[in-house]
Amino acid sequence: MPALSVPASPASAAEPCASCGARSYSVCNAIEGADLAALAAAAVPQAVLAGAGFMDEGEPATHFFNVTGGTARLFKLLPDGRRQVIGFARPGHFLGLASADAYTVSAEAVEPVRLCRFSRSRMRGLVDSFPQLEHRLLETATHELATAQEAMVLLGRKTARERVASFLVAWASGGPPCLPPATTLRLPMTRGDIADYLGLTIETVSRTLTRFRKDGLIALPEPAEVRLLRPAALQAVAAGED
Amino acid sequence: MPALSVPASPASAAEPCASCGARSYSVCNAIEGADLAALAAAAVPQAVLAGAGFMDEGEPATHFFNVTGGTARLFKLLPDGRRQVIGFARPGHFLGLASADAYTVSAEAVEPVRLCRFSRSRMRGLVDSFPQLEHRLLETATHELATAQEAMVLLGRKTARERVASFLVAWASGGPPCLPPATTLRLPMTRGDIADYLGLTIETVSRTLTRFRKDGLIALPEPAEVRLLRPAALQAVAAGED
DNA sequence: CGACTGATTGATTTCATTCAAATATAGTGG
DNA sequence: CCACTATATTTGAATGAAATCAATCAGTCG
Repeated sequence: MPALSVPASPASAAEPCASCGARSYSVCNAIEGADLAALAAAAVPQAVLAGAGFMDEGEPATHFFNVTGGTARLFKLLPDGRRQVIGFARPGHFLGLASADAYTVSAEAVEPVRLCRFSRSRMRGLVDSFPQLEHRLLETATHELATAQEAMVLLGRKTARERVASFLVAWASGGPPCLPPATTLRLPMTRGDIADYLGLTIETVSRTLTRFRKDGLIALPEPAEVRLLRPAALQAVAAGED
Repeated sequence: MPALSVPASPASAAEPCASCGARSYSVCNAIEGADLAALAAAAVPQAVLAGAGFMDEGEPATHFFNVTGGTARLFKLLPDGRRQVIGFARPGHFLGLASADAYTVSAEAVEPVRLCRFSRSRMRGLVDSFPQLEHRLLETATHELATAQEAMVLLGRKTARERVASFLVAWASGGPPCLPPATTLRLPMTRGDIADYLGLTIETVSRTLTRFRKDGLIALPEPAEVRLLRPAALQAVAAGED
């Protein structure tokens, strides 16, 4: 039995997954009860240091990942170094769905990240044993697709103001699902990450946040903390109304 | 038996699908041989006039569609009418994967379109009977996701020149798969459609094409026809090199 | 043949970028 | 604890790439 880097529990083999806080809103919720042991047997817990990468665009897609703690950035690079951040992955986010056999995006930890790693072959075994898992994967891919299409609207047609507002609103609602949007947000990523996500520059992101603060839409007690003072107004800006 | 709007053939019930030119590179290729009859029974052929819409963002997702002829544009609108074209669907393209129960994009025929329509319930039946179909759907969704992520790089980080070059190169390679990219392209969509796909204006698209023509990269015998004179150079511009 | 639509070309403007500098904020070792 | 360094953020001024405004040209269709 391989030594895992998580504290071994005296309970059953299903324990790591059964007690996983991220499971309820991840693809792992396709598997329940006694079958959790099979899931736990395939999952390899892994810690990623802040700033470290764990998935490389273009490399053979050997593993799937499920984020269980922290925040990661997904991104693609152009040959000259220009970067587009595709999204931010928080607990519950499933990574590694790949078109061909190579990853289509890279991933790095924005802050210390905990994740569960599944080898492709192990995953194939799980999918064979639990067909509902493939259904969940399809749901996940479809949801990601809808998110990417929304991002296309943002990048192609929204103003800087609308983009930053959209980001704040989405980040507020993007925590554990089916919960009311938060009004106090922690932004673990840098202004540069946000800029590369919104197709803007660091300076424009900073200026736009300052403007929102002066307009009374948000408070910025510190750079990494945002309080939404008028969420509805921000939502309206995000949607491109008025 | 319902009267179909396609000429009835004296052959088997599988005939409509068996002889479908788009099947080999669509999700329908998950079903073969004798089982094609089941596929054909679920597929309702439909003709869409140029300019007509057949899928509405936000409306209940009652059907899936498979394009068998012509070209459609997929798009999303902002409240004030700004439009982002998400992509163009050609024969073989599968449409209607929806996150919740509502379509996430709208679709209109750019030129007369032929498609096969599947009700959600019929599709569910097919997926139950042919599990490999769900696998194909996952492949399709994953491929679409990779395409959308590539589009995010284009919209967020590429210059107008790089965007137009990317579009031409992608359109050239985007026909039937596993075929060499075409060098003579027909562009059935308007400059406005291209602009809304690339996050630019009509004028910028037009100017950029003119510039490519003057630089000897393309020929434009007529507005809707492009000949790629130096595909490799165009590819380099698209990738953002030099 | 006008009227309409789509595409191209030109002149001007603008929003976001780039260039530049100041101001936090955190970390490190003396 | 306090310099000292390194990094992130904010703010300001100047520039520029694409948008907007405007006009012309080309093809289509009652």
